Amino acid sequence: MNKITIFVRMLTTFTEENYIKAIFKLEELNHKAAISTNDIAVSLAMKPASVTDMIKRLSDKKIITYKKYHGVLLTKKGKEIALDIIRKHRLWEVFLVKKLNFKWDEVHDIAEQLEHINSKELVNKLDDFLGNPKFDPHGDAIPDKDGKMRYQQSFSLSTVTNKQKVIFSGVLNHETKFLQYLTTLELNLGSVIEIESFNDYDHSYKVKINKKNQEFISEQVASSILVYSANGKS
Amino acid sequence: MNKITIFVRMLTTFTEENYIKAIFKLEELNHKAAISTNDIAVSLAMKPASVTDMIKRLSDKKIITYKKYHGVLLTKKGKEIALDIIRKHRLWEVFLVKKLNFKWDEVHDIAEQLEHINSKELVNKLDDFLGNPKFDPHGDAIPDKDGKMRYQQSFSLSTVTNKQKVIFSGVLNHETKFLQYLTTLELNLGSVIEIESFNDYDHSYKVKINKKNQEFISEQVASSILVYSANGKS
DNA sequence: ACAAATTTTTAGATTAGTCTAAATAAATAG
DNA sequence: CTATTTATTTAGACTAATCTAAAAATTTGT
Repeated sequence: MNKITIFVRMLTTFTEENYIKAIFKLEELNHKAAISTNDIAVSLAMKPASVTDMIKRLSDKKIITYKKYHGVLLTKKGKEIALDIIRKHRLWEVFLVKKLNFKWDEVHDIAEQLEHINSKELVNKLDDFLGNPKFDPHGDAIPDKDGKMRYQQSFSLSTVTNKQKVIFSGVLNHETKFLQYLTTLELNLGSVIEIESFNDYDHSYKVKINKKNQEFISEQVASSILVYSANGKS
Repeated sequence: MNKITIFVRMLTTFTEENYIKAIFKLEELNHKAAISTNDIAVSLAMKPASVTDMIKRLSDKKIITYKKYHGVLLTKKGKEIALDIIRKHRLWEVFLVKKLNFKWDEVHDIAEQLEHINSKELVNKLDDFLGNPKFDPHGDAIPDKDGKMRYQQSFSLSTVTNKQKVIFSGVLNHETKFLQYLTTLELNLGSVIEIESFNDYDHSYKVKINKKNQEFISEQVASSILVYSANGKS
């Protein structure tokens, strides 16, 4: 009797996917430049030696290009995998907030697990169930099936120094504490921030939020708040 | 400077959970008797030597009791873990079928992944979101937060030999092919099966399903169909 | 009740993913 | 431009989870 072996190649392990996502995020910050072993190690709380090991494996699988001592970059295939993971992460976050009533500061760790669930049909049906959202609860764009993301026409609040109305559209810091702080300011995606004065000395703001409450926003906080102009054509 | 080490003990790995679930299911069939290494190996498509290794580890963790050469049994702790995994599996199946419109024969593999997602709040919120269902799409009872399951007052169709009406309430075989076959018979949970005749020779049935279509059901199929009496008090 | 068959365990090996310590390459600062 | 510092890689070791082959224990059939 013949023995038939079927090779079901698990494209990427849970661990590999975490590396791929980390590299993708570093590339987003690091515009064009190759990503160093150390940066990856820091971002994943891992030792550089372990990272070297893993990037060799990812390089063998054609997920990154790697030149010894000169860092790595994702290949086309690597970027596709990264965008797929990010798509899943952000769709699950929408599910958790919109359907299960989690708060926006509670969903990251759970989505971090859910993003590794492997099923094309599941992701696409989830996407439809949620009404094909374009942004997640933190204002981050959700890639579509083909990895395309809607371009966000937004900028950091800290770049605005004149009196004007802006719309809160996202954050650059996803830490629980920061998100909770914004919640105490009654800042939600879409909230109107009216800049009443800008303090030239410490770069802080006096603002009115949602036409109601007057608040103080420090430069540190402003730098992590993304907004777009309230008059302009979005 | 003092170094503080926090022990975040991952209670059970993905792999351990699969063993625990397999042992639980074997115990359900095997009423009381200890589960053999070989049975576990067969059920997980693993070699007995690997199973021996793992049951030593599970025994060290007080998840099973193990006596060399005499099989294993889940401890209280082990049963709790198993029921928690089964709760998650069945709730996710309800989600997939009721909310995402998957068919009942398509959900097993996806739920097999989702059952390992670790978050008490997630499971409980999902449970509420689904309206605290008591049965999954295959008629299996869903354990509640405390591991309690509603007792199903059902029996195999193959134990019925007289003309009577019964209600289809579950399956003993969860294979895709079998579920798809039932679908072609237009058999859904709650369907009325009216036994018109029982063939004493091959133990097959002539039945009317949902008062509409007349069908033939073999002994083999009947043995995997669970029903309850249509007259009796549920 | 004992020999043969079956089941289970042990021993030793492998792979993925991690670590520490040592070696090597690259970057930097006089 | 060379010495020092920093970053990276290599070497060797460990754990979890698996395997095969061999040894040991249990069960079974007459």
